[in-house]
Amino acid sequence: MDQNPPRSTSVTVADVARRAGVSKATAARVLGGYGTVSDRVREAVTAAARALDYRPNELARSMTTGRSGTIGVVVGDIENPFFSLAVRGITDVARQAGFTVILINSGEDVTAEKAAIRTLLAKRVDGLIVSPAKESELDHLQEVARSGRPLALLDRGSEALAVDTVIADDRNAAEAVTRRLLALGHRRIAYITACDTSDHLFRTPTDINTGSVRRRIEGFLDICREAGLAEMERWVHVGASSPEHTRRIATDMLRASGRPTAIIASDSVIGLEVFKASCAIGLAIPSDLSLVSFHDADWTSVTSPPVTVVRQPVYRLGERAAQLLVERLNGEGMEARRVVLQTEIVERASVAEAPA
Amino acid sequence: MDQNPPRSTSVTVADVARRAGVSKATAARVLGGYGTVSDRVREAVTAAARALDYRPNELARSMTTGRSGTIGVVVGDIENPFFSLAVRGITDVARQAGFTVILINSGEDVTAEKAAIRTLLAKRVDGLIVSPAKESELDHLQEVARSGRPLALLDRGSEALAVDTVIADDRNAAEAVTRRLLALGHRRIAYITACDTSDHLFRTPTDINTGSVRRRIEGFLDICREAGLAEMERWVHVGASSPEHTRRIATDMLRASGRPTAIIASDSVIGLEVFKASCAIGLAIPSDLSLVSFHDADWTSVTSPPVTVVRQPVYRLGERAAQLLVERLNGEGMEARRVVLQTEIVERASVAEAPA
DNA sequence: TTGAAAGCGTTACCAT
DNA sequence: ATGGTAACGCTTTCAA
Repeated sequence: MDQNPPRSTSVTVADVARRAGVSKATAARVLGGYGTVSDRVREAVTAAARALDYRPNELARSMTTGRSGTIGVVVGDIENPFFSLAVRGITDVARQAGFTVILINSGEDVTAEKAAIRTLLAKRVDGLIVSPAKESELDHLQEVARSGRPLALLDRGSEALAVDTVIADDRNAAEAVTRRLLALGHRRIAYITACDTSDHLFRTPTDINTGSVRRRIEGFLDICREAGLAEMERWVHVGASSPEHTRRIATDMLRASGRPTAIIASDSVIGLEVFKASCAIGLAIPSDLSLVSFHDADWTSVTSPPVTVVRQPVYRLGERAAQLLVERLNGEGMEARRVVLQTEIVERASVAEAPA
Repeated sequence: MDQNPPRSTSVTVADVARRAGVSKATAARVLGGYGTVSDRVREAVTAAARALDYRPNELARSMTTGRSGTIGVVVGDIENPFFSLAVRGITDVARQAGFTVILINSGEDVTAEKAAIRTLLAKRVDGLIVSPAKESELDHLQEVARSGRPLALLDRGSEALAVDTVIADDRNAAEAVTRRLLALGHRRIAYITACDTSDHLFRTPTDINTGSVRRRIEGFLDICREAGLAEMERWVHVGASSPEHTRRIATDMLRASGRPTAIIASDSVIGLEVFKASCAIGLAIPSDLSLVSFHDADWTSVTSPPVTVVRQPVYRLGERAAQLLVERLNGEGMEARRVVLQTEIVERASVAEAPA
């Protein structure tokens, strides 16, 4: 009763068919689960397949069907808790819908993003979810549209692009945060983002190509303007693209004589560094410095003091994007949908009145 | 000079060949970058390809070459910072080596893991990196081996499986931590892990199927035994598989009369919940309770007090696993390698002498 | 250097 | 219900 050792070259429908004594087409029908076959034949084929340890070749299947059962996902950095949570949302929905996910990090670099999309398209993914690094460059995104494959944008949209988009209500969140800070008497309020400009200086929101962040900064500046504060542009700091950069920026800023009395961090990674920097310098939160961070990262509730955050429905952001994509993959062509998920300010203890 | 709108059906080498006035084979040679062609022909084909906006079909290419340029990755939960960091290490190496990554979450569930591997194999990934949920069940892993595709194990190995493996020095880390705690007079030391058993009770390390965790618990118990502490088994708690479960376990434990004076958390997610629970109960760290957590998550340095952790080279874990895999993908068959990365205890302020 | 034709493993269409 | 055969888009002999 010795089994033949499985051959190195994989067994195909033809092999199974031969062993079962039926035609390739028939074997394919039962193996692929389509068409109609008699019970007797079905059993024979199934048995043969098991005996031979048959493994379907999805590649070949995709070749003929035109569907790969795969969706491509391009995010800035999977290491960032924001994206890893969003990706979890995506993969959960994808798996349930029978799709598998190819993940590529862009490192927030447009060139890498383009390459990623090219790769994904070449691999014939059925659809893509992208969190575009820059809104300004979207040739490659239009390329996707032209390829006929559905695309969904995550966290960052573009008015110019008629594709399904899921973003958070960033502008409102920033406005609310700014109002709150203003009401507490803060006038020197800094905004720190990982986005960068060519000369690492901020002048106007149009310098910021990352949609979600631009909207926040616009909200921040608008509310300041409404309150009669001019030239708040000089309080927005760009280029906090790594913990080291952030530390440097925060430290310099907090050591300056006219240091801010409040800081808004554009994501939790930045928020964490600001927190550290202020501790290191010996500034007390919130008496010396108020801190608000975007993204309700798990640690924010456990510091002393716990930090006030803008809670974004990150998992649902990914989940929703995947849902839109899957619907479009299954269903008919409909209008591009733009869903905006609500944010919420979680007041904790890192915000207080501005020091006198 | 009007361009024809790109056709919905994709353009193939045949189309390009026709337009360039050469044979399919020749066009394929320049498009695929193999064989030899005259400069004149090369230009013609390139021009035609550009004009037609030709996109290679990687699927078809894979069909004939047998290589998909893809590696499959199966991890417990991408949302866990441990895995998201490891995955970053993997994707970085993979991309640089020209591979793209298909990511699947197993949710630490063996059934899901099996399905994932089946899917990956069907998609003809060139190799796999798996962080096996259980060491006890490895039929599906051997299946991979039999399929002829290289496999690398991440963070969790199996003596029984002769495949490339990258793990951290978990046992030593646990031993060192335990010794330290013992030296400080702790006798009631709890270990909390997400791993679970059928009856949610711990009896012996063999109950624990996750290799890395089992090794830690073995180290913990051994050192305790050496110190003359018997039956420390009752201090290891399993089933902290979600923040809610962890909170429940930690709270119950800390409210009991004979509560532990020290807790070892098996990962940073658990560590965080324990930290929260002890705060909520009003226990002071480290005077009432010492806390050590595995994984040097970013937040651990910023709490009050900052928490002592076992620093694992998580990024390098992923990086190394990917390197081993890629080497095997390119090179010849060599012996299975087992690399063990050193850990390091980062002493902060969450550990102190046991309360009297 | 170039071309013709044979695969790769499926599915899909058309007979039977 | 089943079988024969042509796609799918590419690479790879093998000749010329």
